[in-house]
Amino acid sequence: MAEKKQRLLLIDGNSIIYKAFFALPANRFTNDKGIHTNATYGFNRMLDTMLDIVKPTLALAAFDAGKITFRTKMYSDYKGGRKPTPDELIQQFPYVKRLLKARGIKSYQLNNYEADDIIGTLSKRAEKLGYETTIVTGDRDLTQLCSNLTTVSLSKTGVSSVEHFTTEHVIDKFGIKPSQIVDVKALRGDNSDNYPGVTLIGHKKAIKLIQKYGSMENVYQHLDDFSGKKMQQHLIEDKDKAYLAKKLATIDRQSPVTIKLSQVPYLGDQIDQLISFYKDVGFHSYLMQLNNSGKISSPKIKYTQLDSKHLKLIDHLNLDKPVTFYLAMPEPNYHLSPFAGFVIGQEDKWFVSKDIDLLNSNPIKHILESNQIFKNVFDAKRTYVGLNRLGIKLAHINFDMLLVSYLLNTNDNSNDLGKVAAKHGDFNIKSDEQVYGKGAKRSIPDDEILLKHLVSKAMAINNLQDQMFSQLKTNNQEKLYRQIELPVAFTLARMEIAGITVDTNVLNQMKNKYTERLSQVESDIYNQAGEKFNIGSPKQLGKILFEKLQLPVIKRTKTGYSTSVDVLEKLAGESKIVQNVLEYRKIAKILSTYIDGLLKVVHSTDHKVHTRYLQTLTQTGRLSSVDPNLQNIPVRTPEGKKIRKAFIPSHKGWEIFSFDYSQIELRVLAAISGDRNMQKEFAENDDIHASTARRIFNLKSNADVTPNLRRQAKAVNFGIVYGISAFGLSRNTGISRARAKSFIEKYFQEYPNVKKYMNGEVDKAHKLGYVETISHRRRYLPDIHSKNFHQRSFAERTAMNTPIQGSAADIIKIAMIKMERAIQNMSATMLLQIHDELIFEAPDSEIEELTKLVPKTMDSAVKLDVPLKVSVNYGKSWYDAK
DNA sequence: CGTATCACG
DNA sequence: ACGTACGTGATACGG
Repeated sequence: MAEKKQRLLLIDGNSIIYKAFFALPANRFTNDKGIHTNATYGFNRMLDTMLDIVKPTLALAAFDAGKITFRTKMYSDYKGGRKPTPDELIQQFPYVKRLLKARGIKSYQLNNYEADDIIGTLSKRAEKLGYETTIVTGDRDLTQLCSNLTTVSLSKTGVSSVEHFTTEHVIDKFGIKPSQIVDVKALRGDNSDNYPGVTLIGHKKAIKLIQKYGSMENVYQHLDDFSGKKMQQHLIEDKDKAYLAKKLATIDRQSPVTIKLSQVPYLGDQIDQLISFYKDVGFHSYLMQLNNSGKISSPKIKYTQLDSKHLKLIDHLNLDKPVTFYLAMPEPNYHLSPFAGFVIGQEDKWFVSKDIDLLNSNPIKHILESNQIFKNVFDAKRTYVGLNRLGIKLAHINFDMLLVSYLLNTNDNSNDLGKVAAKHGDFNIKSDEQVYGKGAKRSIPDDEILLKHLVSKAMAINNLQDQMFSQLKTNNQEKLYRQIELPVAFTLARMEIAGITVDTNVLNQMKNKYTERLSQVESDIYNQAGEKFNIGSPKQLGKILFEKLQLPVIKRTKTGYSTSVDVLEKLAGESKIVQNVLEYRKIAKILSTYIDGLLKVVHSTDHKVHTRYLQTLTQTGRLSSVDPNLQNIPVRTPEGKKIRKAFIPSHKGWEIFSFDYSQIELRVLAAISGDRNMQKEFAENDDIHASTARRIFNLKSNADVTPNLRRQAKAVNFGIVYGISAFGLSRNTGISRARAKSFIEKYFQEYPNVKKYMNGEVDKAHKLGYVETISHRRRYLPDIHSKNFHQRSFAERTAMNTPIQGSAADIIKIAMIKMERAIQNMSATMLLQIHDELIFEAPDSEIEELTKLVPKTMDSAVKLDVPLKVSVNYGKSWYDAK
C-alpha cells in the first residue's frame, strides 16, 4: 500500500507576527490585563486560513534565535539601523508560542540562524521525500524556495489573505525563476536588511540584467558588453559587494537543523489548552467559534416544551426565588416585531414555547405581573414593551443582564445576549446572528434549534446573575442599578409606549412647499454651474466648485475636497452658487431626514411616533433615540424649526410642555469641582457667561460685558466642559491659538478649582483606568496610557468631560423617575427626553399645576452645592412650546 | 458598507 | 513637533 501523502506547513514566525502587528490597530486589541493582543489575534487568523487551505499532516513554526547569526559575522551591518521592536510586540511572542502549542504546532529556533534558514533546510529535506510543502511568510525573499513541490504563501496587508507563489507564479510576476531572486538581490542589495548591491542598479535594472544573463556571475563574465558605460565601472568597483549580497540573500538550505520531519506532526487543536489560552488573552469570538464548532461538549440543555394542557407544570418552580424569563422578538424594533417564543424557568427547570398566547394564561401571567415574585431578564425595557402589547404588565425585576453588563463596562454595549454572556465568561450561547442569519438570509430556524437557543439564553441569565451582581457591588454600583437605571427603564418604556402625536397634514404641506423651493434652488445652481450634476454628491459638487469654477480649496477630506458648511460659509461671500448650495443642503436635509423620514415611521393606527431609547449604548450614560431619533429634531434655523409644528398633543384642549435644565453641565462642573467662584455666581443667579466674560476680560462689572465678549466667554465655557485645549478653542471660535491659550490661563486663574478638577480626573484615569459620575457610573479609558499623542489626548479630554456629561445624565434620569411618581394622579404624560429637557403633554386644566410641579421635581432631583434651574414653556405644538 | 454631511444636546 | 473640541443618529453617495 502506498504511504499516505505528507503535507508540510512551515510558518515564518517572526515575519507573520510582525505583519500581524502592523496590520491590526494595537489599541483595539487589549485584554483585561492591558496586554496588547493584536499580533496574536492576527497570527491566529493566519493559522485558520492556512490550516484550512493546506490541511497539513506536518507543521512547524520557525523563529529567529537572536540578533547574532552567521550573516552578521559575514557583514556586521546586516539588518542594522532597524528600529527596536516595540514593547507591545515583544510582549506577544510568548503568547504566540503558547497559541501554536495549543493548536498542535511545534515552534523551533536555531542559534546562529534565521527562521528563513530553518524553513529552507526543512523544505529541502521534505522535497527529497516527495512531500508537498507550503511556506507562509510576509517576506518576498522566501519565494526563492518555490519549486514544483514547494509553494510560498505570502501574507498581504490584511492578515488572513495570502498570495500563493508557485514557480510559474514567480516567473509570471517577477519575470525570473525562483532561484534567480538571489541574483537580483546580489545586484541591487536590500535596503531593509541594510546591505548594498551595485551602485545605481535598482530593482528594474537588476531584473533586466538577470533576465539577459541568467545569473549575477554571468553578468561579470560579460563585463565587455558594458564598455564605455558608467555601469561597467560600477560593476567592477562593487564586485565584492555583489558577491557578498548574494551570500547574504541566499537562504541556507543545509543548516544544522536538529529537529526531524518525523518529529513535527500536526496534532490539531488541543482543546483544553486552547480554551484556557483564549480565556487568558480574552479571545471571546474564538471561544464562541470553538464552542459552535461542536468541539467542546456544551452543557446539556434540558427543557420541557409547554402547551396549554400542561401549564400546571409551572407550579414546580420555586417562586420564593427569582424566575428567569425571556421573550424572543427577532426584529430590533420591539414595538412592531413579531414574537418568536418565550422561556420561563429557573435553575434546572425550563419551560419553552412558541405559543405566545400561553403568556396570558395563569400561572405565567400571574408570575410576570406579581409584585412578590422576582424576575430575571435580558433587557427589561424591551421585555416590558413586548409584554405590554400582549396586555401583560411586567413587574418586579431583580436582574437585568443587559443593563448590569452595561453598567459594569460601557464599552461592552452589545445588545446580543450571546455576546454579552461571552464577555462574562459563558461561551455556550450562540449569537442571534448565528441562529437567525443576517441580511436577506434572516429567518426563524427549525423548532428544535430555536427552542434550544432560547433556553440556552435563559440559562445564561440564570447562571451569570450572582457573578455579575457581585461585580456590581465591588464597583459600588448597586444604587446606580437599583435606584436609577432599572426604574428609569420602566419610565422610558412607558414614554415609548405613550408616543407623541404627529400631524401628518403639517408635514405634507411643508413637503409641497419645500419641494418647490428645492427645485427652484436646484435649477439656479445648474444655471450658475452651466451644467446639471448631482448636488448631493460631494464628489461632483467638489469638481464643479473647485475645478470648473476655480474657487479656493480651503479644506480637504481623505477622499477629495471638503464641501462642509464651514468651508462653504467661507466661500459664500464671493459666490452666489455657494449660497445656493448651502440653501439646497438645508432644505434637502429637512425634506429627506425630517419630513419623509418622519412620515415613514408614523403609526397609521394612532398617528404617533414611538421612538426607542437606547439605554445601554452611550459611553457617558446619556440615552440615545432611534427609529425615529427624536433627540435631533431641528430648532436652530427657522425653516427647520417649523418641523416642530407637526408634534402636537394627543387630545383636543391639551398642550405640549417643555422643561429645560439651564446650563446643567456647567452647574455640575461647579458642584463637582467645588469651585467657590463659579458656585457663587450660580447661587446669585448671575448670567454665567457674562460673569465668565467679566473675569477673563478683567471688567469691573457684568454690565460692562458686550454681546461679543459674552459670546467669546460662552465658547470658553463650552470648551471647558469638553476638556479644553487651546487648539480646539481657537479652531472652534476662529480666535488665534495664542489668544485662546491666554483665555484658558486666565479662566483657570479665576476658577482655580476647575483646573484642579481637570487635573484630578486625568490623574484618576491614569491610576484607576476609569473615571466616574456622581452616581458611580463608570467609563474605562484604556487609551489614557497610549503612546500615541492623539489617542492619549482624546482619552484625557474624555476623562474631563465624562463625569460632567454623565452626571448630568444621572440627574435627569433621577428626575424622570421622580417625575413619573409625582404626576401619577394627573392626566399629564411624560413623552420625551432630550438630554437636558423633558417634554410632556397635559390638558389645559393642568397647566398651572404642571408648570409648578415639574420644575420643583427637576431642580430637587439631587442635592448639589449649586442650585439647578429649570425653564418652562408650553403651547399648542412643540414649536409653540418655546 | 464606509465616508461625508448635518441635525440635536 | 505633534494637531482634536464632548456625546449621538439618519441620509445619500459610490465603490
